Amino acid sequence: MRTTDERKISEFFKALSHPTRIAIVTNLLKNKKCVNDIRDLVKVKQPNISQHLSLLKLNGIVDWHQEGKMRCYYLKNPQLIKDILEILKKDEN
Amino acid sequence: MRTTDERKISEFFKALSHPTRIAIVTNLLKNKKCVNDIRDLVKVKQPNISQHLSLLKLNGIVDWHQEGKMRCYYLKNPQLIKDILEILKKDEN
DNA sequence: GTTATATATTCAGATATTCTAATAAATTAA
DNA sequence: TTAATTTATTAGAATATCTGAATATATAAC
Repeated sequence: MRTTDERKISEFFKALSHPTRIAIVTNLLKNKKCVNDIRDLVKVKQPNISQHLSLLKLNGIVDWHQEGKMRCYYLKNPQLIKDILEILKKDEN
Repeated sequence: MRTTDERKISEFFKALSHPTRIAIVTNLLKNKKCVNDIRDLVKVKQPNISQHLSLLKLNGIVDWHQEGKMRCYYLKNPQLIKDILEILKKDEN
């Protein structure tokens, strides 16, 4: 039996606990991208990319908007992601 | 096939992707604690606490030293944990 | 409408994680 | 050495996650 806070925080970490999702998120740091662009950059098959994207969306990390026939995904809070990754890089793990 | 960086970062997140481990880590933020103290604070059975602690140790998040018959666990880089949790709290999720 | 393109969903098998219960190991005190 | 205390390990069942393959859906262009 744990607090809501502990669960929310651990859910956030779990959402980022897969190398492919880290790759997606770091690619989105620069700018929004559509699914097939992400697929090409991350080099993972499209259905799998979509699966990871939907998990990231479910956890409030990304969102998307339609542009023509493409879905553009973007980080909902890029500064948050940037700050956390920055701290981790500094830690020199 | 992912980069070493992506794997390391996702491993770090995975280590923190469980509510019990978040509870452990936030309790250790204040000061080091022995296993049974953690058990009492986090309210999880001792073997399970030990399992989570060993995972946190494996991932370089905690370490321990012996004090009499007790093992005192502490955060290896408390500032890192503090900073990341601080950022998440600010984000008001 | 049809076609092509872009993306999402579903299913199933493989793998990983989690918890509990039981037990083992290590340390200290007597 | 024995007993008590503290912590770790193991095994097994339940659950969750991950991936690939196949398929479905949505949008735009024609």
